[in-house]
Amino acid sequence: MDTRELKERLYEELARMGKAMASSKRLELLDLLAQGERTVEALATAAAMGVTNTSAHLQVLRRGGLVTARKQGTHVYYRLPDDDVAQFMLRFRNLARARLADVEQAGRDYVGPADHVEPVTRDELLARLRSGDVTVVDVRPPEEYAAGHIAGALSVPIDELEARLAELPTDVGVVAYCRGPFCVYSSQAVRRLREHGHQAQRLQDGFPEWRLEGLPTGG
Amino acid sequence: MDTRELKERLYEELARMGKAMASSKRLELLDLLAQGERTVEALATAAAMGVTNTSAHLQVLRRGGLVTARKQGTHVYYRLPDDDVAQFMLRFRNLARARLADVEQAGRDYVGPADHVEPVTRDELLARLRSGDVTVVDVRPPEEYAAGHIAGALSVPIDELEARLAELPTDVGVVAYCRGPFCVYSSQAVRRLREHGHQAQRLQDGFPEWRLEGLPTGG
DNA sequence: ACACTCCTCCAAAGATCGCTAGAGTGTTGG
DNA sequence: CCAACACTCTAGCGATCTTTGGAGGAGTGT
Repeated sequence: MDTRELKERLYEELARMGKAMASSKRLELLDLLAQGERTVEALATAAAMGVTNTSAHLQVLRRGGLVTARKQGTHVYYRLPDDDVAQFMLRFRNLARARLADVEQAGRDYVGPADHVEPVTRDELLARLRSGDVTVVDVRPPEEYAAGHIAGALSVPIDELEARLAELPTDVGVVAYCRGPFCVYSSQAVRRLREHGHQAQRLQDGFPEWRLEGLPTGG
Repeated sequence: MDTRELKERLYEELARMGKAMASSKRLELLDLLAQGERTVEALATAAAMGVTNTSAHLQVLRRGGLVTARKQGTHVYYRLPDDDVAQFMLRFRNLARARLADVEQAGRDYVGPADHVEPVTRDELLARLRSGDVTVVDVRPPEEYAAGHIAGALSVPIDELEARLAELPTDVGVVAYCRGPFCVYSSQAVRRLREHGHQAQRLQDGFPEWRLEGLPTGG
């Protein structure tokens, strides 16, 4: 076999992983999977796409090495294979934010107006958790909380927030977190909490970043 | 504008960077650019593709934020924008090697049979460079050597190796390096050097990895 | 001004991808 | 064994991407 052919073959194989990241739908699925494993149907619902189509995209991701599947009963659970992949996807997103102004802009447009207050850094939240000087709320859907959450966090899905305001203190600061910097939940939560007189702040980034930094988790 | 639409828009923007990495040709161009900046024509020649097509691929890379261009006279020089991108591309390749067995296999098929001897690690080479106990040869094309090389390395392009064997010692070990783990030059060089009685070894990975670790360079 | 070089833009053909619907596979539970 | 369910596979259409050739613009040297 020709040298040029072998080289082409090598880059073709590498491109399998690149192609896996080359679709908005697949990136959305990866973001969901960064929160924990999920079935095809759950992913399809969460990403507002057909099951057949979702399955096809997941095959592309699987052939690209970015997800693995586990079959249990009639369900197939997909997930990120290991932390290297999870970390890589975070770096990908951060690089895109840094290099492409339109990404940053689209993120702001989607998440909504920036808070007047700065988000809490992970280190700061960790310190406040240790001193008991904070209430942390996980505003993601319950399945994602169940798959893993910040140690000591309370699960208050964004849908239930208004109904459960009484559970949250008004004298101690509340910090809300969700999936990551491009997730609307924690921003919405902070806005609503403030409207009801709580001292609310948003956590910098989301749960995957917390976990991958080796900070304490539960679940 | 609808929330769902804004989210779709965000992921569409992110996918621009993904799409940039979704083609074997573009990955090959990125590998070349990791060695230093180059004109469109030089890239086209090196990657064995037409100038028009190369230009089109470079536009995709530029819109994806993975390259920038600089115009000088009639030439346009493309390059990786910063070390974050260079580092990211290394991580991409390493992840692909780790997760996709076919990548690793295609790499072996292309580079040729593994040496009987282990490659030299960067730390080991650094130590031997400091003690003067080694001759380092850069077997990449001269332009790439000129754009940056390991401090103290000798430029001996692979094409000229046989003719310039006399310049290389037989009593001191010779370490050859090139573009990276999927580059054939250093493997070929080691094979030929050994046939002529030199104590030759290959450096682990290539110049970009050396530079990005902050090790001493010249150029 | 002129020819020349390098590169990008445009247009068209061919290949690939994305999505949908319907059939098929495998598992669970009655 | 059958029905129900979750998922994958196949086929087909339209949309997008890749590649090529040719025209056009920008810069250089005579």
